[in-house]
Amino acid sequence: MPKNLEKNYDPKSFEDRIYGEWETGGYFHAEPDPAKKPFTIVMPPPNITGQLHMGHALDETLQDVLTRWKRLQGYSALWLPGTDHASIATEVRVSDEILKSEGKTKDDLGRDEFLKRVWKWKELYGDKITEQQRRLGNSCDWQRARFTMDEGCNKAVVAFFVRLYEKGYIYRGNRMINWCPTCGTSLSDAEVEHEDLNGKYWYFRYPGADGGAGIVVATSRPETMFGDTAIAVNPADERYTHLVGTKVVLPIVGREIPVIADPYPDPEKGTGAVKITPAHDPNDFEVGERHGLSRIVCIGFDAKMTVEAGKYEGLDRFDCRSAWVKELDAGGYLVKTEDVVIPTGHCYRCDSVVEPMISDQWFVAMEALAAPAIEAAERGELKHIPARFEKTYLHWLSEIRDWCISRQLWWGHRIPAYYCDACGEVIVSEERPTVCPKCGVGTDKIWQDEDVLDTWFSSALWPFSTLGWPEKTPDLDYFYPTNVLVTGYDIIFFWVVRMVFSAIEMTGVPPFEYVFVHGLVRDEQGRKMSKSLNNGVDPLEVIDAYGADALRFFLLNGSAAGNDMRFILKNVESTRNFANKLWNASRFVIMNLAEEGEKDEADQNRPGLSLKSRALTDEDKWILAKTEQVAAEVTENLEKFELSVATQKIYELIRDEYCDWYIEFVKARLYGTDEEAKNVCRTVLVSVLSDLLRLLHPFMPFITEEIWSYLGKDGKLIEDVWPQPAGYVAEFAEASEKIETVKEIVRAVRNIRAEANATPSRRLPIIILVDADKVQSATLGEDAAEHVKNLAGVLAVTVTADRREVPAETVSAILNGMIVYVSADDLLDYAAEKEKLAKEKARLEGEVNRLSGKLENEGFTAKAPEAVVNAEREKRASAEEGLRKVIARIAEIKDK
RNA sequence: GGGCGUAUAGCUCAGCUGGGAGAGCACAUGCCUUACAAGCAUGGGGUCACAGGUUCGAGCCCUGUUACGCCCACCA
Repeated sequence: MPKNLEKNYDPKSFEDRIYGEWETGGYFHAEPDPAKKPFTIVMPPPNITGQLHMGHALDETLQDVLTRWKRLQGYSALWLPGTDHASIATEVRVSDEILKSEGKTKDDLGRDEFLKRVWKWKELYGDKITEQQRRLGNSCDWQRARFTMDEGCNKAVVAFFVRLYEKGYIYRGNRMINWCPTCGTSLSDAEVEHEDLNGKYWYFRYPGADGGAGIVVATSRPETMFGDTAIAVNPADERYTHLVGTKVVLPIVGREIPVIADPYPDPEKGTGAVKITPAHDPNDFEVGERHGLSRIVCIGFDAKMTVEAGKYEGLDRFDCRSAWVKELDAGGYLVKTEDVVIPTGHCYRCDSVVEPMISDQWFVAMEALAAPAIEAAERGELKHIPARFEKTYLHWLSEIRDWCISRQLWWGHRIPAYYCDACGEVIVSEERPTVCPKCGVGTDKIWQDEDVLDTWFSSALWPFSTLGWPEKTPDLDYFYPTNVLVTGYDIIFFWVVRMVFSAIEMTGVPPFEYVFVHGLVRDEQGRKMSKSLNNGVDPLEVIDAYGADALRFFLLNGSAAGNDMRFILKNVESTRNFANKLWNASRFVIMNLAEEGEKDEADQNRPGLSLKSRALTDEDKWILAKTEQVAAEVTENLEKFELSVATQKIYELIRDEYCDWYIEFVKARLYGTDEEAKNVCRTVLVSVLSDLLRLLHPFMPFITEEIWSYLGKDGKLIEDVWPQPAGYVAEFAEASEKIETVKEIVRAVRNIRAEANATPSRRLPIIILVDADKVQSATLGEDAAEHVKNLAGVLAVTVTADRREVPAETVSAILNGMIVYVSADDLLDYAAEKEKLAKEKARLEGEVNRLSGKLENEGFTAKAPEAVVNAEREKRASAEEGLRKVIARIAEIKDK
């Protein structure tokens, strides 16, 4: 007897061990191989500050499925992992820790020392998440793991920056940007989250400088009044025509500001007059530009009021707001207030209210870069799965504004721009200049820009910087462009869009062909998992409890592509139970293998080998055909990214067909004495199991590999082959038909037993009558009946061939073309049967009527495809036949 | 102000190019049947949100409505 699996499925006992074998065996490593086709996925790099959460688990499971599947199909499959330096998040995190442990701020430490600390922190904790990823079973190529701030990525970032600068796509400007006062840096538009907050409009009167009534304006941010430099009205707004060109007085402050005419104010909104604060509002900024207004900064970068706010200097912006409103009200300037919902920008990292500010920043001009990224999607070179996300992508690109890429932080790629103190020249170059190209002074007068780049500026290069760009490496040549990018819909803007235009600009092609988008994993109530709600579920705890395979299978099975899903622990338990089922079925198979040596012979399903020459029974043929059929469907589903459909089909094949039917069918033969029959049986059992493991492996890699190791195979499953068709479906069609019929009869018999409350020990005599005209062929029906006879032991029935042998037979099931009689008069509940028959009669009558109506409808018979019409005819015929038998049976038991 | 998603069994969700709806869990009944009680068998349970339309035929396509949710957006 060969060594068998442990009695209990215990994923903990082998998952880590198997992962170690894969990793040390180099199975995840991919190299350019001219004999193979490449398949490449780059992993969205998790932040070094991050912990593995359910979102990663879903995202990475999807990638692992695709990678493992393609690897089995014989591709040189590369899944390239890495981590992201996460500029803001990491800087904040490390600053906090230093402050807590040493009481020092990063300014206390200075730039160089602070960066040293961050690198140290990164070495200590930055790889924690990659350890967690291993628990999931990720088959990514760790040897190629990259970091968005490693030397290669830095080279790519600098090269990218310089090239864009040289083409005029990167510029430095003094413009309105989003400022996070807490993080102390500018943000891009994408990094600002809008949230509707309850706020107010305050209506204030700005009296005329000439003593007139002046103008009433509404504002939701009264603290910006200190920066007002004009009141704007629409030139077409007749209410204010007479005031244009006059001056009004800024209440209390006393500064006189002009009333100007500008198309910006909408006469329908507010009072139609708008206070203009060029330094603190993007629209006002533009109005200010048009009219040459000065920019008075009244809120500082620390969110405190400046000297311009007079006595409020140094006060927080919101504290100032309430005090200032009070003062204005007391002065009689407040006309009215109105409750209103104000969409307010928040920092995506710290949730502070973002302040629009003018400052010197670096920008990427987006218009020219966006156009080819739009075209790539429109031409179908870049495909979104599901397709609806293309709309999101296109919409965002078509409305895109210039990208602010400089950050007032230290942790990140420092901007490769240098300034000459002597002449003011700005030098952008890959290398630090030793002399100023303009005035020739030396390095001591040349200094590098203090700012770093947006994290997403380096992420944007990920698909090619990780493969060696800007060098022309063999890796880049072979693995690029990549095939699929898997990500959540929440980072399409941050990342996907930027990768696409960056790649097209630098490499001439989109970085991937498919964007496979998934949704969020929510909690059981459908809420977003979040730290503040503390409702996050730790994937590692789930893996500890149920195994990585169960978690993966749950995540895959959970929902359709692109939709959010809920994490339901009970359902993970179900998928664990499925794994347990497979485990035990495999244990059964191994247990029945005669000798160690037999196993190799049983591995028959390599391409080019076939079991057709063996003495296969109908059920053997049936399961072989079934497996081949499902394998073909699953392959198709995977090609269309229908992972949850594929998962479902494999589940049903293993659980329903293989375990519930095939193994049961086979027991009689296995426990019999015909050695040759047993051998065939074992061969098929192992052969089909092998294919099931191959099919399931991408989804449940650990358990399949573990079972595989007991089947005496050469090599590991991870590098085996994907099932190939052997022609069973076509050749074994009739056998398959027979077995499906047998299944129906068996179900009918079980039904009878259950309904009759027959105890297991009670053997029921049954007869199966085959109506040769009604089944596809008489042999089919008779063979099926014969099969049932073979199963008599299992079913606890005695099948008799001739109805005369059964004394008081009672009909119990009517199948298509077949009728099953059971003789167990004493057990049958005639009242229940009558009720059931009445129901059945009504159902069949309805069925016949419906189908007749349909078939008498000339529209249907003329327009519907012939196959459909014929199928409906057959259905009606069998319904009529069934109805006849039901009626006969009702008559038979009328008096009982 | 734009755009999108979802509504199917008590619950969580599948349902591919239109041909009378499925799974898991839950529920009911009976079973420790030598792979599995993390199991087996059987069963009950759905006006596919609503109203129209297209079609021989609609859960699926079109129009509208309702409810919930999401994304984008520089309305004083």
